[in-house]
Amino acid sequence: MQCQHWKKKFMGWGCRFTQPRQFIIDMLLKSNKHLTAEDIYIEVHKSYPNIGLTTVYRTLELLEKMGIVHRLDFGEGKSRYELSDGIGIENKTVHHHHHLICTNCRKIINYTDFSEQEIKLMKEIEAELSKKYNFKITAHQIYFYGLCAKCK
Amino acid sequence: MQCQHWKKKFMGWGCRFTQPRQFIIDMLLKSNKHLTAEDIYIEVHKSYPNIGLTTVYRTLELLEKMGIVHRLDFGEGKSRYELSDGIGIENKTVHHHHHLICTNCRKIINYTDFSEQEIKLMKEIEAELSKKYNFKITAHQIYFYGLCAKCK
DNA sequence: ATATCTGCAAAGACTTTGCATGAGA
DNA sequence: TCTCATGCAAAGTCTTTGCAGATAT
Repeated sequence: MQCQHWKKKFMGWGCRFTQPRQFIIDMLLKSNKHLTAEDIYIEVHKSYPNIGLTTVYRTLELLEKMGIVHRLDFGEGKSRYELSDGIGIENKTVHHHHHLICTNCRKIINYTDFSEQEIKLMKEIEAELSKKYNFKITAHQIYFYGLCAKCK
Repeated sequence: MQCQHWKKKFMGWGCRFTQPRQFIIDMLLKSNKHLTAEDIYIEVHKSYPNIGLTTVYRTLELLEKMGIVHRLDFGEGKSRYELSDGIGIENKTVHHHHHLICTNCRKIINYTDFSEQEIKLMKEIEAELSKKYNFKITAHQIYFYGLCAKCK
């Protein structure tokens, strides 16, 4: 991992690139799943047993402000985190996957197959919104709600 | 309000259309905002002081399963609720509004202006997903993340 | 009559805060 | 050295659960 790259990024925010932060970022890079703070805590704990859950929360908060991670919410009562679009190694950054959530049993299906048309339209919407609301859009999430096969 | 309509709906789910439930639904119909459980509790409390917060939570849970409300999550650490698409009085059902969330200051902008093209495409995607995953889609939410004018 | 619903209190789960210690520049 | 970051413990929120009493059909 290019430590220098991260170090610079953190220093640009007046922050230090410490060991706990390094381990947490490594973890996020390795896993491309939606991780909860506790998932990260448990995983990082294996190689860095001194880590505290508090640090994980504080680091994730910082990383979100820095635009490195995104917080997701599936209505489970806890947040999940993933790297932002464009962050990561090569083509391991599998993003723009969206979600089908069953409103009955809360089952979640990830959905990644976006057509060219869909991607094009989302970009158009983003451009339009950026202009209209003077907002710098860095990511988007789409949630579809309904009933899964079992619950129908 | 057409009580009979709701009564039937509840009975179809083996549930009773009780007073607390009636008040909560009334509240949701009157307000077209994203309400938290506590918002609803405080508001209903004015006309039905015996209401308990627990009942609000339980009712919202039930209404969500019945497909009457949708739970939203803006990463505030609490859920917000709104009536599902198609539920409500006349054109008061303002739905399909989506959200721009500032990842720095957490400011939320509601966004309602969907072009014909956007609506059409979302319908197409829904149809495609319904077929592919055998899912009955009843609603969708889009979240755009980025930096607001101030935080840019 | 009887199964469901309600409200209260308590418990549970996730997240944040305070503070003394420790680590990075 | 001096500021920022960490970990622990405690507190804070939101939400869920248990249970006796109340309510709807």
